[in-house]
Amino acid sequence: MTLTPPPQRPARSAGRELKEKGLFEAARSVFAEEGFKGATTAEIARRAGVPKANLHYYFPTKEALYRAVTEEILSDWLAAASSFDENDDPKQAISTYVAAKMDLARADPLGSRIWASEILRGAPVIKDFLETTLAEWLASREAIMRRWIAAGKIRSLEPRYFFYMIWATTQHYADFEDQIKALNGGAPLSDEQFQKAKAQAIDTILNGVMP
Amino acid sequence: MTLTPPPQRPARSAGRELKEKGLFEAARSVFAEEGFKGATTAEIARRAGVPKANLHYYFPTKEALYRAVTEEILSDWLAAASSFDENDDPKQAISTYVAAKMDLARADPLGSRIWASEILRGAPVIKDFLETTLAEWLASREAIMRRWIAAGKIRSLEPRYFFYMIWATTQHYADFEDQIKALNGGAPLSDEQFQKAKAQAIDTILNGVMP
DNA sequence: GTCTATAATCGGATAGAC
DNA sequence: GTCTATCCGATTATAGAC
Repeated sequence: MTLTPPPQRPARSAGRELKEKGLFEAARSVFAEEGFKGATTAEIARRAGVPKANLHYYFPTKEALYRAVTEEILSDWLAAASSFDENDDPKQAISTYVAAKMDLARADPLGSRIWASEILRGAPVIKDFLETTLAEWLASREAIMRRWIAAGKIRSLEPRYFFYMIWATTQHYADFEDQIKALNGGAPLSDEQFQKAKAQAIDTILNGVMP
Repeated sequence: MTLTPPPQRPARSAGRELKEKGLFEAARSVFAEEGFKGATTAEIARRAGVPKANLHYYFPTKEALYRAVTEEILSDWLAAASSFDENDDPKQAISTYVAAKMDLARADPLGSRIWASEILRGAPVIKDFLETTLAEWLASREAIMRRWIAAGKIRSLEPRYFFYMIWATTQHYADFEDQIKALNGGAPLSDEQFQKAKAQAIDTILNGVMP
């Protein structure tokens, strides 16, 4: 009598993983474009190439699917946020963090857009995260920045508005990608253009706060 | 035989103006929260305090109402954009423009959110504006900034990424207002807090680009 | 596990009485 | 001009055959 399931028949088959992943990715793209309310399960199923009823087998409701998508986004955000920790030199810490946020916007624009759309509708699903985890993250980083200000390492400023500028600037490249595209002759930023934008974001922000 | 309608019976009565305005404002709030597709005419009519069918009397379709809302937003954007014209001193021009954009975000957060939501869904309605009017505005301001760079008045940079930073930072205070609220103990920024944020945005951006 | 068929509800728009 | 009643397509979710 063993508590572990027989290995020849895993609880979650490879096929199930695959279908879930397909629905998950399709859901990300539809939620990013249309928001939670505007997204339809029919469109998600269509993009995933499965019948509509199949979706409800893997995810009981549209909201359950949305919550699954959301949780991954918050997790990715925290991973990028941790880059503000690794050292105590402001120039290094800020450069690394802005770079990480730019890279995340480039690597996962859909995640950034779903976040934006969730905030626009009043953040019903992630409000708790904002008020607890994010607020704590911000408070601790504000403390670090206040020490830098006291030590004369950076200009005197209100740390939270500084972080808002970083979030806004970096996420803009994901959230407003279609606008940027329209202003770039219809083409998305090339890798070269993006690297230039990233370097300039780091430079301008650093120059903005270094004494 | 006159071509002008009799003045005692204006083509658009005061009552009509009033109802249209109510529906228009209600539509702004619903479109800002839910996006075009997520918004429902029933909810718009409910907030305006009129029966649903009444909405269709004043605006033939949901899309017509959305387009009316959108046009006003583009017009307001252009008004704020004109503040980059009034002089040739970079410090003054940039300060004035950032201040104007911050004030617009504070005065009309719904407009900013509707714009953001429109971009998120691929900008079907304002794409033409982005590719023509906005692209021309950007090109002409890039030319001004390149002259400043050549004259050594500001640091060397790619002007368009600089404007993206300004747009992102200022619009963030409207588009992410609910996130900012969650990080501010649940309360929106007070006027004092907002003035501080505005001053800091101007300072950091100026320091970021002045040589 | 999968899919067709369908229930139940919602949403945009209209008809037509007032 | 205004509003009740309603049409009809779309949408979420489920039932039940396979």
